[in-house]
Amino acid sequence: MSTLTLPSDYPQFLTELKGHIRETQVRAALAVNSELVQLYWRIGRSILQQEQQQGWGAKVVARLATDLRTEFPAITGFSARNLRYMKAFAEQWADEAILQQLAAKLPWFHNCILLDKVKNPTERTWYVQQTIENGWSRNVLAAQVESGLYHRQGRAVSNFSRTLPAPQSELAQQILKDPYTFDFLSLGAEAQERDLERGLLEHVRSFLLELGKGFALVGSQYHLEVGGQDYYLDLVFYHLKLRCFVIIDLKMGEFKPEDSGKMNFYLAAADDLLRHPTDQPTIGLVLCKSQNRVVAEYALRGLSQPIGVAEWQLTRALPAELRRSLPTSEELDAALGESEPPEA
DNA sequence: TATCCGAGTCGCCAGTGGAT
DNA sequence: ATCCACTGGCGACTCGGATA
Repeated sequence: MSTLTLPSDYPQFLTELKGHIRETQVRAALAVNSELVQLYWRIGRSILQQEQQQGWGAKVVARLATDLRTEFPAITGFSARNLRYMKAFAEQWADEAILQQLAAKLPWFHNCILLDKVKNPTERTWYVQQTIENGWSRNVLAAQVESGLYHRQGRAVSNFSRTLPAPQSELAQQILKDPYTFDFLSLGAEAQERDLERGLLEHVRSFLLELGKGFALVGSQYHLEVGGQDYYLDLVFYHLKLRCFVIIDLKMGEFKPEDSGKMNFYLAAADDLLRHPTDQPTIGLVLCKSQNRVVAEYALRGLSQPIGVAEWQLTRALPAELRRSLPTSEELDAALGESEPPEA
């Protein structure tokens, strides 16, 4: 590397930039943490309601833990013990607005400590404020509670000026490293595009089945053989009302013109190999998962002209009887958006 | 590379309270 | 009085990062 004379203000510039990056990291981690804590709160509240209305007890909760862990093996935190924490958490933070403002800003285990050790709501609120304000780690928080800091110097409610932990604080560091948040996103070490794709497909599958608009699953990674070549369709449904097959192809990335060509080919193959003479022409749906959003476009081979790129704007021109029976692009977009990690 | 240390999870157990 | 279900809290265990 050749020597380079840096501008005199470069060090300051770099320092500022690093500060921005760290602060954004904390914001992102906090957003995920907040979602996670709120999810736990909602689970806890649901359990509470079931207990009150249906007389659920610990046995059902234990079973729930087993079932959740079977369904989400990659996410820790669904032990019966943790579900009990969630219930207690929902009980102690009855007000959702206050929860979002305070408790959702602390890592889950900080909240567990407060659940165990601080029974008085005012006192607990004070400790949450102090933790955010001073960036206490879990141990510091536990030590402060045990030493009775609230009784020694508390009571005067803090003005609570800081809403975000300082990036360099221990609290911020813990939120950044919190394995819960990574588990929650299922973005651990093995997180690869294929896993994301599989997860998204699973999401689409259950969304369409739950939609109750007449989708029946024929298969996922459905095998078709055309001219001695093997092809695998991401998802194949049969639509009971429309009496036709619906093929779904998921793309990670922006929509590309060749995707339409490929779908056109799939539609032709499905019409030849799957379609019964009384069935309507097969419908294709391409879901493109770009960086920020999901783009869903329908393809109809039954239209007079072959599919070109222009036809990928078909959603708006979809015949009325089809529109009633198929989820709109917006619905799909919204449903798939739910599986997104929260915005940083 | 081995060891230590701290964070986080969860199992276990004692205490409590309600039902019989 | 006894049993059973439930809760709260402690601490053992695991894992990952830091340090020598």
